[in-house]
Amino acid sequence: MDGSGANSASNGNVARWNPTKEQVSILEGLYGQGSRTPTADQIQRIASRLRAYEGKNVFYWFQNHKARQRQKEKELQQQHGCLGFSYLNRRCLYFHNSDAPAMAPGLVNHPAPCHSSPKGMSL
Amino acid sequence: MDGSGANSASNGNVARWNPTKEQVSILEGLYGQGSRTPTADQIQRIASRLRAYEGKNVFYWFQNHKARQRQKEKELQQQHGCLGFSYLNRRCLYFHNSDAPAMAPGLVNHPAPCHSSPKGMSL
DNA sequence: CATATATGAATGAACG
DNA sequence: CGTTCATTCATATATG
Repeated sequence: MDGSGANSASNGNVARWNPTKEQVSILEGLYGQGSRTPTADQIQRIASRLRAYEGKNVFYWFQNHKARQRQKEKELQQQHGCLGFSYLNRRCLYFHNSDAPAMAPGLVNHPAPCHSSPKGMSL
Repeated sequence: MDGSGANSASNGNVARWNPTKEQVSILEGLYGQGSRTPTADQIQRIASRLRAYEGKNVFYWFQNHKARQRQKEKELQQQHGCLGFSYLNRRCLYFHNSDAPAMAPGLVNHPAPCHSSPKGMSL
């Protein structure tokens, strides 16, 4: 592969950005320094520093990196012995009813359509 | 994954709706015809026409599609080089701290009266 | 060349 | 409604 960081599709397919080792190092460095969800401004700076095509690439990098970091953490964690229900901050999830009790104790059920209709009809 | 259009988790995981090409075509057609934020009534019709699980799926589709269309617009508008494309706050960013990891608050003053989406579909 | 893994990209779902 | 999260898809890359 080339070290240009440019993307080229040998095919006629969509080209993926292919960051060089050095670029990844920079990105990881910034991530380690606390940049988890850089602002548009920051992304633009980083992108030009990397000479990446669009800030979009940098944005995706951070999104994926963050997501996968959490993912691996989660997998490592596996379980606590005390039912990981701590994620209850998923609020009702249902589209609240005009006068629904809300907060179904039943937890995050499936998108059980407890929705009352937005305009007066049941979806 | 199945291409049935229905969602099934081969696992015990949460299933995502996986619209078929045809369904997407219908949705895009409607979007192109001007449906940007369909009413509950329209969503219901569309949903049954697609045989989607719930109108919720259709609702989300339009929300996402609209949002991402605007994002692309913004991205194209700024291209790389002018700042901001971003899925991030395009809010003022009054202080451009060279290293502010946290997202610019930009006045997140929300009394949070719990106005969630699909309830008052009249967005 | 086949399989496994790493990762850019896309998108359904949901939050604030 | 914009943003953020989670899951998935597709391809590049590593390994044998």
